[in-house]
Amino acid sequence: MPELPEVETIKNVIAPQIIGLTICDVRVLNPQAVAFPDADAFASALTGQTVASFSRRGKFLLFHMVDGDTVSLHLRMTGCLLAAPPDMPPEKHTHIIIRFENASVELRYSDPRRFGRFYLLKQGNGDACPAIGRLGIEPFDKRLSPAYLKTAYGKSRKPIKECLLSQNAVCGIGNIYSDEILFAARICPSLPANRLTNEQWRQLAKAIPERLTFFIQKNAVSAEEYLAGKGRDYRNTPYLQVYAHTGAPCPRCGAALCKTVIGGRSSVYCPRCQASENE
DNA sequence: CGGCCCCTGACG
DNA sequence: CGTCAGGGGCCG
Repeated sequence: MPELPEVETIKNVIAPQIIGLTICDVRVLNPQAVAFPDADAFASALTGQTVASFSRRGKFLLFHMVDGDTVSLHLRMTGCLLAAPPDMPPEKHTHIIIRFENASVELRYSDPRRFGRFYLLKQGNGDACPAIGRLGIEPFDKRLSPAYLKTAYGKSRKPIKECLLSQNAVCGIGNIYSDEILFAARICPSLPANRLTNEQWRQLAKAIPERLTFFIQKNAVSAEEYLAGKGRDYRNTPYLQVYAHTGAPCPRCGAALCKTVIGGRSSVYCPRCQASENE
């Protein structure tokens, strides 16, 4: 489900409800949901720990414990984290329930496709989740510049969209927002990265933080709304300009939006505004 | 690198 | 019934 703006939304909703609480029970209903260590060790290591803070790194949501341990969660396609009253019926496909002392809510992780994973990173052992170590800079990092992007991607013949989806230079961008970013920057998603002009690198460096910031703001919901939507309906789709709008008129020029497949992912773009000048 | 895998559910 | 879905890892 979530890309960076959604993970940010989830963090913002969950954090104020959970910070300061002490875990009294961790129920792992599906051991597959815990990548490291095994489910039993995960549960026993967390029991008794107090949640200090939350953060986000790329599409990972991080729970920081007072003792220095960190729980890392990647929701992949359909993962869902919900702070729910214990008497509310659990979601179908609930894999993990975390209960807290004297709390009005419990944390539930549900995930129909079971792609999402929890990791427990003991103090000083970040290697348990190597994917985090491979992440590039955050999209809001001051180092993100046209020159940074050109250096990172500019020698590749891969379509620029594939570069944006790889998490190794800039992290957090997924299939929806890569299309939105490339539309804003007026760059054809299939354009090989080594053929972008300096002006296009400049547009891209501008569009990445601008679009993600925009969608974080548009996706913001209250805890009540988030709970009512079962932790799933939190993307404000009316603000998407191209994704899921195949065939609709381009919001900028009116041409019919096209759909194609790039790197195995469906991709929507405007054939006029995002024309590949090299074809 | 491309292709396949992990999974369930929605939709045509 | 087949196809597709917001993600990423792994294999040859």
